[in-house]
This record gives sequence, C-alpha cells and structure tokens, in this order.
Amino acid sequence: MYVTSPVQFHNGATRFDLAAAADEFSGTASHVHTFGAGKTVFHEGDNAEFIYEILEGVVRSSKMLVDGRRQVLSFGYPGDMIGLSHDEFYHSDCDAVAPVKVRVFRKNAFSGAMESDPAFCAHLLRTAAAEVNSMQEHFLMLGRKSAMEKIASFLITLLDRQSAEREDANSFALPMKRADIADFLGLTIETVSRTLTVLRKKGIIELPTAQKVHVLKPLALRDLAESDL
Amino acid sequence: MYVTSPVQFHNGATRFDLAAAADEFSGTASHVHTFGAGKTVFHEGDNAEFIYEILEGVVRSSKMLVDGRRQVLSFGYPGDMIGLSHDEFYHSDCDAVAPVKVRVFRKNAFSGAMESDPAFCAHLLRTAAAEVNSMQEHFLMLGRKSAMEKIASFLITLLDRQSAEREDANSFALPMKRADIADFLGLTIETVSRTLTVLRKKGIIELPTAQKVHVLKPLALRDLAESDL
DNA sequence: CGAAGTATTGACTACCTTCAAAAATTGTGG
DNA sequence: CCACAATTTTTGAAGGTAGTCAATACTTCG
Repeated sequence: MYVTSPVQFHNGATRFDLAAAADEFSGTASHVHTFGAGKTVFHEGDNAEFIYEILEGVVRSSKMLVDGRRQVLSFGYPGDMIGLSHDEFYHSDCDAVAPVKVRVFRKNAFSGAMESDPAFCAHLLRTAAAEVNSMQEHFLMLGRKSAMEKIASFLITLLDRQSAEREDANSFALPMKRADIADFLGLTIETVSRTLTVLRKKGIIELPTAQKVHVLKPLALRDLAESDL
Repeated sequence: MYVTSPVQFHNGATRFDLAAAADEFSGTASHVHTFGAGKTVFHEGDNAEFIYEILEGVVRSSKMLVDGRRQVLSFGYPGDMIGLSHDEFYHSDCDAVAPVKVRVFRKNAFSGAMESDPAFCAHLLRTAAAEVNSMQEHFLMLGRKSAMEKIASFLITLLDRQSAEREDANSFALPMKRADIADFLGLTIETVSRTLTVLRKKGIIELPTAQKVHVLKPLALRDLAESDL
C-alpha cells in the first residue's frame, strides 16, 4: 500500500537516509515531534512549510468534498514521508490515527538538498514514480472492486506490510476506525462492518478486538481480494 | 485532469522544454513517431525503454484485473508525458484513442539529463508531485461521487482543458469510446450513456455526435459535478 | 449495401446505502 | 474502581443507485 499526500516514500529496502541527506546539504538539523491520536499534523490549504518522515504510529491523509463526504487517500506508516507538495500548500488533511512520532524537515532544507544532490533528487523522483504506481493500483480498487474484494485487499495489504515486523505473521493491528476504512475504500461503515462479519463467520479471519485482526485462512483471503466469487 | 502512467507532466504554463533538455544532456536526438487509433504504445510489463511526450492526439492508459475488468487510469493529451517508471517495466497499458504523434526519448537520455541537471530533476519532481495531487482528486471521484457527479466532473474537466485551445469555448471532442469513459469513472457503458441522456434531456448539453459535446448550461453542469441533487 | 462495431434504451436485479436501533467499547468524573 | 455518558461497532430492515441482461438504433467501414 502506498501512503500519503502528496508523495510518500516507503520502499523499505531502497529507503534513503533522509535525515542525513537533509542535514548534510542544508546544515539544518531536523527534529522530532509527536502527535497524539486524533491530532492534526496539517490541514489542506495550510502553508506547506514542513515535510515529515513518520518514525512511529499511523497517520491518515484525506480530502473532503464541500458537503462533507470524505475520501481517505492513504494511511502513513513508519518510513513514509508526508507533506511534499508541488506548490506552497498542502493538498490534503493529515491526522494521527495512532500516536505518531515524526521527524520534521523544513521544506527549504529539503529543496536545498534536492538542488545540490542529483542522486537525492533522482531518488525522490523514483520514489514518487513508485507512489504513482501504487496509487494506480488503488484506482482499480476504488473503481472496479466489490466491497468484499476491497476489504480483502485492504486486509492483505496490511498483513503483508506488517508481517515482516512481527512475530505472529498472521496477526496485525487495525489502528484506524471503521469510518476511516470506509472512506479509504469508498464504502460505508456499515458495509465495512458487515463484510468483516462475513469474513469472520466464514472462518477466514478472527477479530479479537475491533482493532486487531488474526487471519486464519490467508489463501482464502487472497482469493477473495481478486474475485468475490 | 491529470493524465498518464506512471507520471505525466501537463502543466502547460510551467512546461519544460523536454526535447532540448534531453538532447542537451545526452547528446541523443529524440525522434517523432505516430500511432494510429487503437494502436498500442506499450503494454504493462514491457521493458520501459522509452518515454513519450504526446504532441498530438489522445492516449488511454489502463490496467486490467485478471478477470478482464479494466480501469482506465487517465487520458493523455498533447503536452503530457507517458512511460516514466520507477523500475525497468511499464505498469500500465497505453493505447492511442485518437491518432497520436509522440516524441520518443530513450530512457537513458532522460536519466542522464536528470542526473546531470538538478533543475531538470527538480522540475520533474514538482511535476510528479502535481500528478500525485491530481490523482488524489480522482480518488474522490472514484470513491465518493455518484454517476451524475462523475460524468459532470469529467465533462467539466474536458471543457476546461480544451477551452483554451478552441474558438467555441463550450464545445469539445469526446474522442474516447463510452467504454473508455465507463472504465475511467468506474461505471458501465450503459450508465454513462443513460447519464449523458439525462443531461441532454435537461438541456444542459447537446450531443451533435456521440463524440462531440456542446455545453449549453456550463454553470448547471458545474453544479452537478459537485452535488447530484 | 451489408456487416460489424458502438451507442442508446428498456426491464429487471443486486449490491450497497440509508435509516434505525442495539450492543460493545472507551472515556470520565465521582 | 465503578457508574454513566459518549463513541464506536454491529446488526437489522427497507430502499435506491447503478449493474446486468437484452433488444433496438445508430455509425462506421468494408
């Protein structure tokens, strides 16, 4: 799963040492900041002064329509970058879903590093291209998948993403609320809940709590992610 | 509207002289190629050897699910760049919707220019960020808008994009087929057709031919793009 | 002119939403 | 720590939007 707005960089393996790069080329030391659950990192329209690297926790990036309908664009996990903009402003809201620790970079420092280090810039560009590619996958999700396929795909994405970092390869946290999942997948909270219930009753997953998932039949779940049946 | 896969750059005003940049830094002259309507520029999975700048015509970038469901990612218009990838392969199909003339760059030439010219690279990055932002707008479309809002938004986007280049500011071409529009908006061809008919019967648009739109009530159309009513 | 492809229209269906209420969880003050 | 309020999640019933299946009209092209 890709993550945040407008560009994020979470390719674990190829990850760049951003702190070092930014510091080296700007002389401006970055610093660390924390946001409690539910706190806002930035709003759409705010001056895009900072770029953030998520160190711990989970953020939600979203946009709203005038009438209040919301689309969650992505969930940001440790390693993801958020807040990069093509102009002076942020183009989405960003809030902490779970308590978040971020490294904060001044946009200037970032730009400086970019201008003076082609390798850094090239890295960012590759990462942006990868982000675009991930977003395109999500287009398929939003445009062409059924509720069941969406939920199954979403769970598989979280499973794969978090499995590397855990002891139990088939359990993971679901830190966001049902409303967040619904707004990410283009569904309602009721449909999210009902679909999870179906998966539970089929014995494919367990929900020890509303925010914890244990996958009993990963293969069945993967099948559902591709075709509803 | 943003355009193509994986990254495109169509910000008319800020557009870079790509041909000059690539030539200058690589010494490799670019050349021009044409594709007839319906011809494939590249397939998903192909080796991403070339990057294309659209000079004339319209392309369609799309991805398929295994069962044949398709999502059109974007339509590419003159000025757009297509084929930039974060790795060695293209990640979508790209076909000519209308006869297309493209300028072809070797990927190497492009990379060379990027590495040696920070300004060029920074430009590409800004453009990629803008692309990401545009894609996020499309998330709202796919995830949260009704059929009427999708169609109205789509028509408004085409209207605004093409109005600068035409004499009649309220007419424009709809070169893609109904199936392309459907797969772009996450609808069926029947719903696209029916929705256009509703707009026609309301006197908001005229369809002199299936591929030509004349907007009679632009303001009403803009209203429908934001709320169905 | 006929054939193939594309677009429109119609009837019916289904999936998801909406509205509503109950159950479960979380948070807070006494 | 408990009681109560607020929030979140689940479940139920009914309805609507868009999808599916099918037939007809229109266009394009040989």
